Amino acid sequence: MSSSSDEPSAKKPRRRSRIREAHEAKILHIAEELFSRNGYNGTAIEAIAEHAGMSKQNLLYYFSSKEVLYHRVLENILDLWLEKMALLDQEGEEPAEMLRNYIRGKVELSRTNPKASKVFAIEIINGAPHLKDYLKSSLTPVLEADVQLVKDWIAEGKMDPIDPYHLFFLIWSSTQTYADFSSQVELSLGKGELDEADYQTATEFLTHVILKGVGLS
Amino acid sequence: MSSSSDEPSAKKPRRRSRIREAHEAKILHIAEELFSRNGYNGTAIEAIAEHAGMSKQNLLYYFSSKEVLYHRVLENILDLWLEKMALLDQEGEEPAEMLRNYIRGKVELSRTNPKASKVFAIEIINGAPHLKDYLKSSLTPVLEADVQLVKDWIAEGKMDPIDPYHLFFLIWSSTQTYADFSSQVELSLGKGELDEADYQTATEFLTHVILKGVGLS
DNA sequence: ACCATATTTTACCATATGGTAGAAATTAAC
DNA sequence: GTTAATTTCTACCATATGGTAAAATATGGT
Repeated sequence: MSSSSDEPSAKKPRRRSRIREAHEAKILHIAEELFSRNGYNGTAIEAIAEHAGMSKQNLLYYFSSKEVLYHRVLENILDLWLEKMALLDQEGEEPAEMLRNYIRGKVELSRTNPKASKVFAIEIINGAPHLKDYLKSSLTPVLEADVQLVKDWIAEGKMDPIDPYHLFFLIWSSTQTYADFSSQVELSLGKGELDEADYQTATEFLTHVILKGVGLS
Repeated sequence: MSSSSDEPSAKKPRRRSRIREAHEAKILHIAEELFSRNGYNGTAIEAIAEHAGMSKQNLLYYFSSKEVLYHRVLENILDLWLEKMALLDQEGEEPAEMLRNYIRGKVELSRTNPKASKVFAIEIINGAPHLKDYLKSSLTPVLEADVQLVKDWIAEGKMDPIDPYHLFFLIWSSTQTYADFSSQVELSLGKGELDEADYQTATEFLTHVILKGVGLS
């Protein structure tokens, strides 16, 4: 509609800088990796900076403190998480199909973002000290909507009268275990690393057991 | 039968000391608590010592290093874990009943030892750097026996032909979530802390869904 | 080329922390 | 009570780490 300039009043400080964008992205990526391996306290910002190819002081130029950086990492993760969470919102299909997609999405998330999942998990285990407020305000409404949907299904006699909350706890934990506890899973299976077939097997197993378990198959 | 002395050949260095026993126990207990809240790197041995009512140097007299102390905490936890693991060994009852007891035992463990479970979880998430060898040698054989038992049940047509390994991953993750991710569960349920009724509900829910899901009910 | 701004480097600092050495004090067997 | 061992305390230390201050350098628009 208007001209290509979005800020007509900008006179001088109108720089966003590709270099900043790139560096911040790189730092966030490395930070996710290191935080997932060593936790918050076990990760030195100097180590993050080194892996990102810059000095610690330079990193601190982009993220004013370790806390701020960690926060950003957590927020990115939670947003990813909440995206998949909204799957139940899209009504229209059959309950079985929706739950199947939900489970598939969660396993997929574990496969594609294992590091993020681990950072998130450690944060939750430690009582979510940095995340509690954000979690409460963002998770709760989505969960409540999902729970209500399941309750409706139950009321309509479409599935067994199970506790919806615990159903979600079950799905979350069983799907995330392939990211968070991958070392234990790998050790149990006698594998070095899980491959696509393993995730496929996991998805099929979980959908079979959970859907049948709640009377949806 | 014999005299009250168990070591007739002991001449001088025959002290075990109740005080050492008591102090070590106290230290281990506090350490479990703090490690579960702040992780390995986030926990200062000085903090552990303070909570145990002694100086850091005194703690170091009982445990020669932080690593050693952490190791001991982990071993205690893993032993607890493996105990409940052997439930499947006691054959004789019906498959359904055995699995039911197994699940009940795991939930019970989450309820009675949430801190231990958390320390264990963080260690696993971080790739089990301190525990891998011990885990491999102690978990694997028990798990293999359990897996074989399930395979037998499947071969006998007693249950659905599911993947036994993933069944155990499912049970481990879904039961431990009530310890490890308790803060998330509490937040989701809108509760300050889980009570007995919650664990009861969880147990009933999990046994219902999992047993039915694998064709055992 | 010039200049304002963005980026990077150099130089420090205060604090926390795991660990060591050895003296002092306590304990318990004899 | 003496004695040998156990337990605790005093004094340190080396290192790691998050963070600050400010100078130096690069960048991009005009």
